Amino acid sequence: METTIGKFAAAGGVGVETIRYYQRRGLLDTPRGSQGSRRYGDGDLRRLLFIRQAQTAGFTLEEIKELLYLDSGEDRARARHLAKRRIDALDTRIAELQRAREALKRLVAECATDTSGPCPILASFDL
Amino acid sequence: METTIGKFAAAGGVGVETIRYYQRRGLLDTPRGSQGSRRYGDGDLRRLLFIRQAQTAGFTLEEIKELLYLDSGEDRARARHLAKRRIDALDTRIAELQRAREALKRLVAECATDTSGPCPILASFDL
DNA sequence: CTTGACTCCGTACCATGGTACGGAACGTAT
DNA sequence: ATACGTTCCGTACCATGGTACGGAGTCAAG
Repeated sequence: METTIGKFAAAGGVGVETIRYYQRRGLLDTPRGSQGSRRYGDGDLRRLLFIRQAQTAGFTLEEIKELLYLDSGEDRARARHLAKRRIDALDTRIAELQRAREALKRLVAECATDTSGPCPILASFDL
Repeated sequence: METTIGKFAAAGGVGVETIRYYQRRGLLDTPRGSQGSRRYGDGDLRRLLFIRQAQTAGFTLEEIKELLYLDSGEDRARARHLAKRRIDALDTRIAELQRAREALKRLVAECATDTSGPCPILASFDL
């Protein structure tokens, strides 16, 4: 099922401009349809969805570009290395977010009564 | 214990330029020492450390500015509202990161053998 | 009392990840 | 075949969160 850039972008949940931006950045290629019109297929969509997933995982567009390259390459060690590094970064980040969450829970609790007066916002974050 | 901007920045783990940036953004005030030289004390440091914590929690500098304002204000409801919204956002984000982490674990596993050939990078993310 | 380090301040620049604009060509239904 | 909606493409602009630069002033030790 081949489609145009507009439908393609919509399918990926992004704007047309974002597709074109990814093409400029070398993350997606610019399909050269036989005569002028470019068409996008399932492979392109998988690629696009992967880009969004990888962004969620915290990879930068540069790193994602490399991952896309590695996907069809031979350098398994490099791929594993990138993945492991990112897992470590994610572990750190998840722990940070969980700590932040605890601090906010404390804040909500300490600030819960409807009694007026300031909430101890800064204090809630003193860990 | 009052100190200069340089030591203050170092104590907060940021650069001098960052302090000045926060001052421009209205997150920190620019202490007017009696004659020229500005000095920073413990209150400033607590504020600075709070800013960094709140950034970790995913608040934007604009939101942090509001939190700092609320800390000494009366609007408990608003403070709770901001905190709860952020907790929800954190829950979502933490879940996303955990999913991403699983995908990366799968990738490392599927790409583990030293046998050459491409890693199924995109496939590992197909959830 | 000079030298070197640090501060102050405005302004400019940077990276990341887009978003917007505007004109020309295309393609599809009427 | 003509009008409307897309597409194509370059270029410009945006938000966020800083980072750098350059000149003038200040402070403290030698």
